[in-house]
Amino acid sequence: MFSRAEENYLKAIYHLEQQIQGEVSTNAIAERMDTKPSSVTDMVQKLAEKEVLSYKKYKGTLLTPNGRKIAANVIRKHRLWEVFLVEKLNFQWDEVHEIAEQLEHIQSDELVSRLDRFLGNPDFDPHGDPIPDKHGNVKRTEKKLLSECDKNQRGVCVGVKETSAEFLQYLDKRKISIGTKIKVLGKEFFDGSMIIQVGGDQFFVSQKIAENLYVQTN
Amino acid sequence: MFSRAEENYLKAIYHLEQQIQGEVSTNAIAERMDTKPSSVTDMVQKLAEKEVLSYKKYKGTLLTPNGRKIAANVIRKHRLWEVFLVEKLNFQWDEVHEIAEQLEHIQSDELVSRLDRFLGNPDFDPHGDPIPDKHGNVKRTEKKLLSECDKNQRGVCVGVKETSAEFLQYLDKRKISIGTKIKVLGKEFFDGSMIIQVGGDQFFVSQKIAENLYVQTN
DNA sequence: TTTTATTTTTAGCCTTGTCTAAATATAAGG
DNA sequence: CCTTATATTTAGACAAGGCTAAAAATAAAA
Repeated sequence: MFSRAEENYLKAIYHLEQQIQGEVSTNAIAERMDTKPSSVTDMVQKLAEKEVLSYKKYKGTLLTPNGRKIAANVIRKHRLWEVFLVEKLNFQWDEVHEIAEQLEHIQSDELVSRLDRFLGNPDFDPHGDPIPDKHGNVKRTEKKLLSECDKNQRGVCVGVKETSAEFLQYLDKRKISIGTKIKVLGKEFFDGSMIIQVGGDQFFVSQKIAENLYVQTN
Repeated sequence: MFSRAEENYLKAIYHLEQQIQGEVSTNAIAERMDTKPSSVTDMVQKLAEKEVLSYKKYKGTLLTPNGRKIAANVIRKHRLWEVFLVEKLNFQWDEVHEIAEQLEHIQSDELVSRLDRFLGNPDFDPHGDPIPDKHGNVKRTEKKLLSECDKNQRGVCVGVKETSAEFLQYLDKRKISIGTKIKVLGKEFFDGSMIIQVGGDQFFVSQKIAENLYVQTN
């Protein structure tokens, strides 16, 4: 069993590994966890003992397959709870992180599996991030900003970057939400604006909008 | 803010106060929490400092109104989550305690209030225990066993004592669940069996059944 | 290649919540 | 009322996780 603190370290290292693509430094972990490097050293040594990560003094750490699986499971729970909070309790997308941060540590495989079913086995959380499956595998389909899409490209809305009430309301009005299919009909290089198709409608979006909407292309 | 451990002590003392009806002894707390009396002394002194309970050496403790409110709030969360687990995730009545024991410590008033609404503002948990309101007030309507009811008395099913699958299935078959209204039509003193009315049906229940079903009378 | 700057680790201390063993109150029995 | 039994508290220790300050490695610059 892993303590709350240990789970949080594993999760942080998991995320940093993906960002940095390689060994994760002590300082990087300390910064992300908002603790001191000395505390990180201690914990990382303990986790190396438990064989969930490999650690060489002064060289950084990498999760072992087992450590990666544990981290992915915490993230799975975090994202499933986020879906619950938004879909069932009608929280806004940007209000759920802190609460999910607590809920992700509840220990019960049965609970997770039932929650997953209750939510309809979602693939993405309300921010558009993929939910790892029970084995820790993630559908790794790069999400990108709508503004990075080319003309005629199709994608599925999987999340937002900015989460202001105004922006969410704008999306509501345009009937854009998680899972909405979007096709880029045209792109104006001068101001970065686009014409997109959503369902039967097609309309204009400014660069500001396009830069804050994540889509998953295939 | 109160730590998980502190919340658990407050909850335990709250329950003991109700059972014992008076000052709660150090040993009683230790037994209920499965810790040593010396640990209890330490914690109780700390909680007295925080003015959530009053404590006189060698004399036992009593919650202050503030302490009682905090305890009731933890219990409120526990019972709301139990309702969620049973009603929404289809857990059995007897499978939910451990998980609720974890969920009760999640900190977010907004979450609790939304959960409450999502569940339809329930008054009782799946075991028939009353759910305190947000101010810590409990509808104190003594629940009693069906077997303790007199002839012609009416009551509402609020829970069970035994939670075996067989018993729950029996209740299912007889369409008895939380909220079901029951009227005692007759009582046989020789073997403790009863004839009761449930909805349109009336049928016979053995003493064993009547001794494991809680009803709330008014 | 030295010297300086940065990163990382070590050493020692703190808090929380627990424990054991010993000391002290209170309660019970003769 | 005195003695034994039980309940409770104190004292000292420990593990988890964190911090500070100082030491040691590594990296960067001269």
